[in-house]
Amino acid sequence: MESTRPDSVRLDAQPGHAIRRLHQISVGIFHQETQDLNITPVQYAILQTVRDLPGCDQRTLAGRIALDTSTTAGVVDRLEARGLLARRISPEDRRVRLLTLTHAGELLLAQTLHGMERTQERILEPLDNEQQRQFMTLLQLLVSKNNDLSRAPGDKPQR
Amino acid sequence: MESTRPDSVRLDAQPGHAIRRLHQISVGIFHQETQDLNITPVQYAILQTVRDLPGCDQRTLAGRIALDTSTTAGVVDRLEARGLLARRISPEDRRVRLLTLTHAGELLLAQTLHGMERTQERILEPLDNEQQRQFMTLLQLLVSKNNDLSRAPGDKPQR
DNA sequence: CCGGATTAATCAGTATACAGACGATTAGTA
DNA sequence: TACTAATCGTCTGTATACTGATTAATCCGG
Repeated sequence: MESTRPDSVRLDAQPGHAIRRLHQISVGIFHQETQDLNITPVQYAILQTVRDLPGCDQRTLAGRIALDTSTTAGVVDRLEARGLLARRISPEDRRVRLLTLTHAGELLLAQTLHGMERTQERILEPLDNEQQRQFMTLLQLLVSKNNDLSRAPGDKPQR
Repeated sequence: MESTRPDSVRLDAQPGHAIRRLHQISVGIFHQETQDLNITPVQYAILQTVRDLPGCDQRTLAGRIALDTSTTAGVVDRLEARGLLARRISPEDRRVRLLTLTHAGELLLAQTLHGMERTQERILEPLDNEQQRQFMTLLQLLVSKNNDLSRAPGDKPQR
């Protein structure tokens, strides 16, 4: 009357653990594909989003990529320090910081693009085409339906 | 002759971004389900693994959960400080630290189990049964085939 | 126009997560 | 046995990632 539960829990079989692992893998591939550029996936996401929304404030940016504002501020700090991104105070509301890419930022983003695309291909490479389609459908379903359960939920997708 | 690429890249459609989001969601749910226990998914994974492999050294542990040894040392530090886990020097090899759960550790692990299981259910809840099965199959396939691409690869699964 | 609520950003604190360097120890070899 | 190589753990430094508190600025009701 001691073990009412299995002695061993297979971590691999648990969604949470497998998801953490796939995230590690995805980051690992990204770094392989962009070695010399000294950039991270989140930094890429921020550069890309600021490019899409020039003059965007940090809160909107954070919502787009589903990061809390503290983390966003930190990443933006580093990008600004590297001269990839400009942060200026809004003339209309002095609480707000408006973000735009610098020329160097545009350049780095363009250089990153190929590695980023290769990353996405390589993540899914073990699957055949039909499986890739299935996986992405289910993955996006999980993310969109569970969005509000993450601690830093993202905005509704624009459309 | 300016835009040879689309002006806007849909982050949501990229595997890497969606995976990062699902990881956030999974961690968020875990915290909801284990609020009062003050534990994290990685801490749970370590407690569970040490329970399965009593007297395990840190390197083996790190390999099992696919963490680098630095991070593992940090997490083990915190668990030891909370009295959940004991770390003693191996009499046979003084480089090695042998890990075992304390009684408090066993207790906390048992208390965590239900929330952990609820977490796994809730992550997949948006999918129907067949979709859940499909998703887990594809997810595990991606993790196992891509294992060596992560920066801290895991051991081969025991069997 | 004044005072409280709200909001944008930051700060402090904690916890992963990794690379690279290092010290201690053991193992292997000449 | 002395020397070298390999191994385990730790340490430093950097980058997410979050909570909760705080500061500064704006908004709004009276």
